[in-house]
Amino acid sequence: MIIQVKKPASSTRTRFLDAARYLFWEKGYAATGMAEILERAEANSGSFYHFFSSKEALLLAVLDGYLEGLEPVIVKPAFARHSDPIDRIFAILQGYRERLVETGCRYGCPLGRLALEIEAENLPAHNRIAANFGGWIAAVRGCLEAARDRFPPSLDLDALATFVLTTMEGGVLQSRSCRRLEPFDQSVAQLRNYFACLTGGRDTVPKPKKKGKQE
Amino acid sequence: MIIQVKKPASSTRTRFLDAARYLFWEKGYAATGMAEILERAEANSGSFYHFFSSKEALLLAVLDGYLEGLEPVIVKPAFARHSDPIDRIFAILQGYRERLVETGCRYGCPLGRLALEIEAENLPAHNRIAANFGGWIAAVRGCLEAARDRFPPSLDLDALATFVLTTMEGGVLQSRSCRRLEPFDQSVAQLRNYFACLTGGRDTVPKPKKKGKQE
DNA sequence: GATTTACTTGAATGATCATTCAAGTGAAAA
DNA sequence: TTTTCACTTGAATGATCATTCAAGTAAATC
Repeated sequence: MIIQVKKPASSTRTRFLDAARYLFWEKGYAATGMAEILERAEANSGSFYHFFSSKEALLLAVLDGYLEGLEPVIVKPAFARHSDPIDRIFAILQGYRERLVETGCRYGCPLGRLALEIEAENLPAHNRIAANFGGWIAAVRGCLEAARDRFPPSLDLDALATFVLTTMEGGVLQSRSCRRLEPFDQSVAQLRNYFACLTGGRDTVPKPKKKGKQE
Repeated sequence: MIIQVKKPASSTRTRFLDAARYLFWEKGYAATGMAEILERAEANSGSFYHFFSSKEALLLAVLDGYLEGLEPVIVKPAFARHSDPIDRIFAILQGYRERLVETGCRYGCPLGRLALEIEAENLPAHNRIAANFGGWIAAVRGCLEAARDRFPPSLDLDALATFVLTTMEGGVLQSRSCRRLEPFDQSVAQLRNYFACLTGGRDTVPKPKKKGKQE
């Protein structure tokens, strides 16, 4: 009856998702044509509409895929590099920096791009983007809680975790526009200095031009 | 009879610019069709191509217009509300908050949207976007310098000014995705707390228990 | 009065868009 | 064997895209 022995069948579906994930990231949603998706997935339009009811449905599936990939692709590799919770937060940011480096500052966070591009009326898409952001913030918040004793007790950890995401997205956005890492690096440096202030370190981020004074 | 050298002519051009500024802000560049621009400007395609060589040329002119409007539209109104340089910085951010409120969190900074949407290969556009960001940062930097004696001497004012823009753009981006002001407000609150730390105030931003929201 | 210049008109263009569909294929189920 | 059904093919569809252009208006200049 409903025995799903079909694996190669779903491989076509996966190829559509892979192609779309890549193209939506590189060119955006509107600028990506179905023809490009079909070519990259090596399949025909009839096949596509067998699996997805529309281009928009594909977008939603891609966004669901990002949510599934959040833990294994974004969080886990960063956490593997450090055990200290605050180091882990900045390791996540370092992951996005590497993405900027690899692409010559052209492409940063695919969700940030879609958050600003997708029309506000598309609630299913924006709800999924918001869910992704929520998961991202929750991961950072988990780190902050693990280091709670280092922060002032009155500090709003939710707001701080949101602020970390804000720093990443805002830094990526600026670096994309000028094609230099500087705005991203400066933003992360300021965030690091804020953390230093919060945790009692009196660091104030020395200017990069010469050798800093303190520490 | 009517001696109007070339004013009414340029008014058509201005209508194109006004229409495009609005539509690129509301719908983005790719999603805005020429037909919509022509309709909103109440003109025909032949008129359009008399003034602009292409849709892309119109985009560049819109971006130039934003740069011209930076001082009178963004900076001056904020500066008029406060004389203290740090208050002025947060008044600029407040301006973007009001934009979010007016549009139900749908539309924030038009340049941020275009920074992520426009293809990276479009250097003329990205150079203009970067110039806008540069002007924005310079205005903030001017405030920081006016309050220089309140900050640690080793603080990198350029980086901090960039960080202010990062906070705005990242906050707007998140608020758009979830259609709530909270991420923007939380981000600005954290930035404010950072400023408090830097200027020696021992504030750590108390958690907003319930609906407690301070300006 | 004739010519030139600045702008406007709007149908036509061809490219590209997402989507549809009738006609398949091949393997599992009956 | 026959039927069923998940999946594929790819040309066709009509809508929409940015852009073009020949024809026109009206004021300025000659």
